[in-house]
Amino acid sequence: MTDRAAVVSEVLVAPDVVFAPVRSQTALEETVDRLGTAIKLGLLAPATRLPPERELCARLGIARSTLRQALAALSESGHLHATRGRAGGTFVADPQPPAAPPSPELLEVWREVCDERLAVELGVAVLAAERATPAALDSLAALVDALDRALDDFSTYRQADIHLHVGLAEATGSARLVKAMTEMQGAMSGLISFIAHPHDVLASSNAQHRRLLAALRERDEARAVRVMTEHIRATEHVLAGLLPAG
Amino acid sequence: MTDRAAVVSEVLVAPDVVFAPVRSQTALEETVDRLGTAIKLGLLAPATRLPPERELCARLGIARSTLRQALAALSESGHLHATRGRAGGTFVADPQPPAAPPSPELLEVWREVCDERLAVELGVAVLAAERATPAALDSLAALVDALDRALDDFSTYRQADIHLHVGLAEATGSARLVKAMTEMQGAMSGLISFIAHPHDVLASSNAQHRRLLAALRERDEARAVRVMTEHIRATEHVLAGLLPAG
DNA sequence: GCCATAAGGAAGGATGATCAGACCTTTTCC
DNA sequence: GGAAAAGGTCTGATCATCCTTCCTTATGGC
Repeated sequence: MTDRAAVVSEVLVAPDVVFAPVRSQTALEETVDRLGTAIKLGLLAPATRLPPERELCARLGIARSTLRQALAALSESGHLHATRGRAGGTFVADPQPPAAPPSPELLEVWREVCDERLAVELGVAVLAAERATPAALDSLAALVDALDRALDDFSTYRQADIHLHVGLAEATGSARLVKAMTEMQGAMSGLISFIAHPHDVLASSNAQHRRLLAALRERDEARAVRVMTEHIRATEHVLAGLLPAG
Repeated sequence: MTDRAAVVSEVLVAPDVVFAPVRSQTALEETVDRLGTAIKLGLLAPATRLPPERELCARLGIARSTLRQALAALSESGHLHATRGRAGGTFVADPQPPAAPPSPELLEVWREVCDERLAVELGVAVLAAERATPAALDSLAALVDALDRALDDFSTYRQADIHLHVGLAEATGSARLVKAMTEMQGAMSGLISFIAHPHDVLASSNAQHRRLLAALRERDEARAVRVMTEHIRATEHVLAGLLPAG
């Protein structure tokens, strides 16, 4: 009993985590974040029409006035625009405004974001190897082909890459993992969009995608994990070379 | 361009995730959750004295009145008790009140919680294989020894098991993974505490711990992943056998 | 034995986020 | 030309949270 406590206390910094500041996001902040991330990741494609405000606020479980504040913020930043009248609506801006450079806070924690990414993607890899349907794998393979055709157009590539990774998460059937994946990609894309990605880098990255899908098709978890680890680490190394040391 | 959009839409259910209800937890809820989970997981051991309210509210970044509401709730439920006067304070109750049975909501999503667990633990396994210091591994090994001595006392075993897994997360040096691990363990323990765990099951579980540490010591990521996957799946199978089908 | 001190306990008003709802304005379709 | 469907506006109520001040209780030092 006593020795256990002694042993434990050598390792534990847990109280720091337990007593760390409580970060309660307001509904407004969370909404701006959700919609903004989805738009920036291309999950809501340019020119997409959002549901009418009265419907959307019901879906999000917030008051219309709160939703409108969020929409106003995203219109202000040029990510959305609204038109009035019967055939009006709120649309994802096309083209999108240029991405903002990574914030100092993000640069502070980018290594931890990469760690988190490794976790999410590995979990997805293992579960997709176990559960992905052949149909889902076919769709994802088609996406990999599309990626190959976009090796010279980084913004198209990046968008499809996000779809591929989110698609993998969806193939696991776990909504929580999809959510984790989108949030994590949202955090990452602030970094990834800002570094040079020559043709060769993208080509080798997509070759890893292909190997990953092959492993998934054979339901080979171990290989899927290996390929995914390689894939994530490659990105990490590229980032490490180009960002201020963390 | 167009074909990409077509391919993507076959796979994507993302809008469901994007437009899912925003759960804005209030500061009070989040505080009760944080402290309650830490207590139930034994990260704050029985009879531990919390920091004085005036200090704690500063650390948590909330008003004292809000903190007091949280403490009141946890006192109400028997997890804390407070004494007044100069040598007084707020203490973790000893003994703790009996755990509540798993909620229907938890039973609804327990499989997804297990999926999330797999992700967190795999990420931790890989990163710990890469980064864990020998000293940290020694401490964790001592914990495994302690676990062996607790094979017949489930509540002690469970507590040390949690410490082991959180300790692994800490060994990665990633605060976000520690947070993810504790939150996930919090969600899981509502399930785990409520199923029978005979000596043999615990023994084989702890043997996996031992093999995991061996792999980490050799910095063998692949083996760490394999052992961890096995370990998580074993728990999952035990749960699957004893919980209503999900 | 007294009293400063350190702790929990309690009450007030100020503020801002959020909500619910009614209403206005613009455009389109029949 | 009018109903319908969308965004745009306003108002008042409510609630969570904060800040500040004060009260009560026990302890430890002189």
